[in-house]
Amino acid sequence: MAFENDERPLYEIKANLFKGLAHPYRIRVLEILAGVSEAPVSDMISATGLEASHLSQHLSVLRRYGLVVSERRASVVYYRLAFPQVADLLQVARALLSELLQDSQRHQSSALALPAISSVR
Amino acid sequence: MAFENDERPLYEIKANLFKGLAHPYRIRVLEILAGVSEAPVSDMISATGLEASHLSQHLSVLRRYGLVVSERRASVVYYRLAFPQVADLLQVARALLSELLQDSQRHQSSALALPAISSVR
DNA sequence: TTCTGATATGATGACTTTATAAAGTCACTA
DNA sequence: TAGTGACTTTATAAAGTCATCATATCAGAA
Repeated sequence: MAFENDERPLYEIKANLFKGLAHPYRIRVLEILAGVSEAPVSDMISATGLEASHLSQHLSVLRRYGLVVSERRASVVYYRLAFPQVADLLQVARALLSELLQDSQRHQSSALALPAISSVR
Repeated sequence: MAFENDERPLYEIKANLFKGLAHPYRIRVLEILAGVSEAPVSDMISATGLEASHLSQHLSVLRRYGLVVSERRASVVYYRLAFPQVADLLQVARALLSELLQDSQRHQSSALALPAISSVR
């Protein structure tokens, strides 16, 4: 009753998907891409304010997890969401968050949904 | 055009939500809880095969991020999802994953959705 | 070919998360 | 009140993630 061998790796894969989403800049990038058909890296640099190499690393994480795809046309690289469902996921997360936040206000335990009071900058 | 001060912390909060989901055991726990109204820790220990203290740490992460709530009745502690939307999120993730996996099979780039080939145990 | 702009990759230090073991708390019973 | 079962917290080493800087690649201009 404890292990279903077939199921176990799936938890890992699922957790990895969320790992891909577990950084503010990556969320930012995905939300930018959710609103357009595609975007060149240069646009994302100016939209996020990130240094090119830093952004590039996050983009490579997103590529590795299969959340975005890129295409080079001339010297410009364009990115877009690999699947429209990625946008769905962000939207469901948004809905959940607004619940979470409302709830935390109601209960004035305003630290909810934050990583632990001490680690919020 | 680069920063919207009001929006920025939201990316952080959203990323934190995904961080809470970014571990196989926590996904496992949430899926267990998604299927019942509540579950005692002892059930989750046997369902996951985890050592009590290890499970407890993951439960505390989930509590900290506001994804689950616990209640002690006599000497048993019961957990349940803090919001039904948590189950929605998992379900959307599942749908996205099945797309991702199908797609990666079609393109025989079977490493998709995995953390980077080298870090898969 | 060499230069340049646009990205990507690699290396490194700072920091955070995870897994394991040991100690602690809480509620109940003998 | 001592003991026990059910958890939780603390401590710590190992592994992983992030930000920064230097270097590399790629495509078009000179």
